[in-house]
Amino acid sequence: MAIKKDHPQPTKGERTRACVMAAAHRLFLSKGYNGTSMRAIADEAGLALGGIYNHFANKEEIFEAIFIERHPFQDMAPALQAAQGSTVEELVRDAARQMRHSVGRRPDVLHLMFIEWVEFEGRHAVKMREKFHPQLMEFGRRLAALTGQLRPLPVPIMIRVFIGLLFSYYMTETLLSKSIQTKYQHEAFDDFIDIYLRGILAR
Amino acid sequence: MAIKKDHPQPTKGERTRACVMAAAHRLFLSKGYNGTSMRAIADEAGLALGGIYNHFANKEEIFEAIFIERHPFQDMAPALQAAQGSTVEELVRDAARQMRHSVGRRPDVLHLMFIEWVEFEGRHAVKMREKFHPQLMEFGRRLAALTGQLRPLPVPIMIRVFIGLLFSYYMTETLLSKSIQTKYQHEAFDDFIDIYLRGILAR
DNA sequence: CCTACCGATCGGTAGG
DNA sequence: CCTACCGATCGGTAGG
Repeated sequence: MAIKKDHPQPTKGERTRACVMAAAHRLFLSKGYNGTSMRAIADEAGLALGGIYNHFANKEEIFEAIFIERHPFQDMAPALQAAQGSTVEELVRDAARQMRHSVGRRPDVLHLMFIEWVEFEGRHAVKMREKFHPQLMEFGRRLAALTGQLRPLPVPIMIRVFIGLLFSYYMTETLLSKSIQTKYQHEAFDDFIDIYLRGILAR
Repeated sequence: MAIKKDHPQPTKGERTRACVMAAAHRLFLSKGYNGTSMRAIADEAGLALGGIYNHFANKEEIFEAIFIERHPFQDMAPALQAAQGSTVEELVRDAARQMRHSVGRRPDVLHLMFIEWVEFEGRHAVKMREKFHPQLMEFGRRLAALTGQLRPLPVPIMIRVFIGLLFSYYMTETLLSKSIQTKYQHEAFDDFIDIYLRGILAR
């Protein structure tokens, strides 16, 4: 007998809904929200325009569903919880490694957030941040529990810089990968973490 | 006699053009590119729709003009050049201070870049990066010239992390300022620079 | 620089 | 889930 999955045998309606979301996700990433029409989504998903409205009340509802269900934080938070280590260095390195692995190496992880920022003025983004705030603080407590190894900086700041560093890595990665220049294409991620670790560690 | 300015007595046409750009800038920031109509720009600028086309061939040309002339890099690069210091610490601190001062404290500095990223797939952004690449490298050389004080990391990486840190500061600042929480509203910028400095300095 | 207009396309719905 | 349609609005232009 097979292991019970979270989504056992999806109904036809569920499959169509997922198909619409996948199509919209692709289009939003390349054209933005206002640059993507309902007709384009219908074509990409392979059904008629009217068919979409059996699954979503309107266009914004499609975006919201994608934004919430496929937000990078959805993968980042469990990765953060799964991270282990008995020293600050081990814990941070493992967290960085796990988050990068779960989020993937692709530089489009931030794209959804940018779209939301630009075209919805960050309305949903604030909710996401508040939802994941406890998990970030929990990680901060785990860090702080490794006493005597950290510099006397506010823990929230250290978490903020950590998350910001991951963001900035992906942002600059995107910027660089789009230009041709492949010299200096050495592995920068480890250096980012290195600089961060050195920056927060005492001694 | 007054000091000669860069833009002496603008013609009426130049003033109208500037007015259209300012109006479009405001609207793009709040609604994005595809979310802003030419009619909305005309209204905001206080002229008729047709009048815009005396100054810009089409909508995208307005965005391009704004993106290039008002890009945050336009202020950041001179600030970087003006920074001074005889040690790494002094130079980095002064650069950070100057950039922050010239770019302003407002968290919307990144907004234009995000819009370009989302709605033009980063076509212009790559050009901007290439344009400012020499000035970033020049700053890198100045940093590296302060021998013996830096850890043995690739200089381009150190510059990349520095720029990325500024980005991430503004990004997280925006995210935080939109939620109500004002505890921990202490000055985080200096801590960002502190962690960075400690991260790249030897000893 | 404005008025008046163009064809195209938008988000959404009725009815089956 | 599709066909056929709605009114509104889009970017852009002609003509003055």
